[in-house]
Amino acid sequence: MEQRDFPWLRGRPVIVGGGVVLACSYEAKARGIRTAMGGRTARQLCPEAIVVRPRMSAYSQASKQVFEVFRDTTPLVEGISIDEAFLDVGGLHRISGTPTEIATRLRSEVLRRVGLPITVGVARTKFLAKVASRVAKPDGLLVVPPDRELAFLHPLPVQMLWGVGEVTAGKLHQHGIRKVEQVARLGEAALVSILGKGAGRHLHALANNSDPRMVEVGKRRGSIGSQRALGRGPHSPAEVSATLAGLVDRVTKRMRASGRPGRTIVLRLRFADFSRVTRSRTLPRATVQTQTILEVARELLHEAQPLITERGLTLVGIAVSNLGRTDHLQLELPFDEPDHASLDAAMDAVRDRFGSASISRAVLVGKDPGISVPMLPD
DNA sequence: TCTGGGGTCCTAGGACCC
DNA sequence: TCTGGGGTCCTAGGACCC
Repeated sequence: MEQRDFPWLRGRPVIVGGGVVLACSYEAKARGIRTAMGGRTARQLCPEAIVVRPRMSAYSQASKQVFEVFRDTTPLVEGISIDEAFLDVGGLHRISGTPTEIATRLRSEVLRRVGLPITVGVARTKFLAKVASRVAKPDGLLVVPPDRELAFLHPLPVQMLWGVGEVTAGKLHQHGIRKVEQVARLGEAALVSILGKGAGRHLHALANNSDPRMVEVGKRRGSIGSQRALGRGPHSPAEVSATLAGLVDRVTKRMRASGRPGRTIVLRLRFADFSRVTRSRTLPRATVQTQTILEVARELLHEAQPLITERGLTLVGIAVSNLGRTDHLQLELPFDEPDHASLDAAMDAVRDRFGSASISRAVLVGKDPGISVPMLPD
């Protein structure tokens, strides 16, 4: 993005972010600079790197444009981050050509319409496509044909697997496992004993090229949060309190803008020794109200006060999860075991009250005696 | 100037329910 | 001897991702 908008940055090592590297150009990567690296280390590695401030709104604007190109290609788009998505093009053969042709067109369209180079991995499963795109970076296209899947996967180092980070890679290395092929040969039980049940089974399946996950359309985010690093202290209670109020304000604004009230408030703290804790509270009802959420946040902060005094606060964050939606009305029903007849009766009661067009459809809410009613904009 | 800001998913224990 | 079997929700922590 920075090199797109500021031509003099092209071909040069560019770092986005100050204290920490949020992102960097491939010229900077070639010098050993990595995302999440401390700013000082990065400058030592490459003193001539150009450091720029992040422009978050420009990035999300570009993200929207790129996703438009994706959705013009197929409606089956699953976004996984600001700059990545899965596209299911399995049914498009007759209309749009082979996956390779579609991928080639996708790259040229994004470049033409948004001005950004993208990398595409093409494969039969989400996992392989993701790994392929990682291998093909930057500005590349890699197709893994169905009969070449294991040949592609097995020689890769374990760190290339989506879901294997520093800790997991370290554990595997301790057992002399460096290649995916070794993981595949290991057997599920052995892998579970090294990594635990969930991670072990998952990785065993992936290493053996088993990934039945579908492309899921219309996923909604599960939490909305905001955090702020404070730098080494000391920080007065008034300063911390003001920061917290600012964070809650930002989060609740976003909640209202997206129509997502939340029930669980999570306070996130980090200390001078870099240890972290969370404190959370779940409310009986979802809310978007700044005041309500701020009060809970202050209570949680108060509960963590001994830790703050002891370790010194360096980061405070707030997140709200258990999100519902404000464009739905949740109604409690006056009976314990809702059936279709009582649901119909409840919907009729709502129509009587709010007009016959007020409900097109209602669904039972979990096992609770309640219904969730989609509301019209007005 | 050592360590940002936004997320997801999983695990595990405890309370509670039938 | 006096302890089944199935489940949900909440809290806290941890690994991982971009």
